[in-house]
Amino acid sequence: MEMTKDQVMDLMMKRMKEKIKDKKYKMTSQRQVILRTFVDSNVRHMSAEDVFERVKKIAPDIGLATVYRTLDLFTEMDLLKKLDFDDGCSRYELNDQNDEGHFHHHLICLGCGKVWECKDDLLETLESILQKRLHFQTVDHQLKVYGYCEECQKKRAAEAATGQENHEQDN
Amino acid sequence: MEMTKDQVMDLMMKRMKEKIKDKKYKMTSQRQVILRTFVDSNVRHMSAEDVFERVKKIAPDIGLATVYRTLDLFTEMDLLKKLDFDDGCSRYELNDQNDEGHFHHHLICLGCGKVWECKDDLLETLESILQKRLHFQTVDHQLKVYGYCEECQKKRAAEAATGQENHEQDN
DNA sequence: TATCAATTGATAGTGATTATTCTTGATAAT
DNA sequence: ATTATCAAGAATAATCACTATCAATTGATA
Repeated sequence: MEMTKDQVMDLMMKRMKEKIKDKKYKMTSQRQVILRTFVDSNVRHMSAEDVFERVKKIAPDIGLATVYRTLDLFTEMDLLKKLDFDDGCSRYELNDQNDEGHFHHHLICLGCGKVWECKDDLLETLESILQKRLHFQTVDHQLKVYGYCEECQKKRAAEAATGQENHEQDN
Repeated sequence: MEMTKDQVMDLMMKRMKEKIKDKKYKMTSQRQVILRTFVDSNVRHMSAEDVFERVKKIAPDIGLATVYRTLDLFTEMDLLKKLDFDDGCSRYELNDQNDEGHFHHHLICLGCGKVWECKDDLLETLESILQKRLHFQTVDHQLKVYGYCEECQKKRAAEAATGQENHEQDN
């Protein structure tokens, strides 16, 4: 880790304040608590409900609607990225962009549901192709790769003989 | 077009029959009508509601739940692919795989909502990298590229001076 | 400190999808 | 031919993530 959480928090707060100055937004305690939740959390991808649960411990009076609204706002502000791992709800991750965030993809294991990240700049090439050939101006992209992690590959190989089940989740 | 719709239908029906033989599924009129709807449609990406509307014209007694069930079943059978363009509902496309389907991506215009497809095999490279470096066994992937189509780029340039709005949809 | 728009919490509503229940229809066994 | 079996269907209630509404509150500026 090259930055402490406090340093990340300071940075994100600064970015929030910039955005707030631009628009007519306000800096509220709820917004700070929600932002801090992302910075402090060791779980990278959180659903609105996940965030709600965590935030309630610090600010018990917060409403779920506020969480949804704030997550939307933060996404619009580029403080968060909204993701979809096909599990029925949106998830959000801190967009602590050194602009490498633009090029990290998600590997979703069909066996255990775990999500990995991988960095890669292959798609930079694709974007320039799209621009040249189709005149499509790329703003962002999202790549999901579905497959099996090493562990689940082994399990599946074993199950081929017997016949078991296994399901987890850790987004 | 290298195949007529009837030829595609024959092919898809054959594939459905194979799958049905494997499992204990039945070949029903509803399922045939729904499959034909995809083959005949000129709209590639349809929601459950879209399909329901179309199918009702041919089989007015069909239930919405049946449509959902059938779309799920067809997805499991690899006759359809389930997609998500972030517009609040799942969409499905005919998986008439010459296995090129595996490598076609979706360009989603943030201006008008239209969706384009583009073929490309760049990600084949990525998949082999994932296998080697992370031992992740890829089954499928989905790439969504967000940006602006040529037309919307022009509109946005024009709006920069004035101040208008514009929204469509054509998935 | 007064003002006022932005924000919030509570809650009702929405809309896509799923579960449930009972019925139907096709095939198999009698 | 008749009945048993069981997947599939229709109808509809239920679910669940998310959004809209609105009165009350708060933060930023004068």
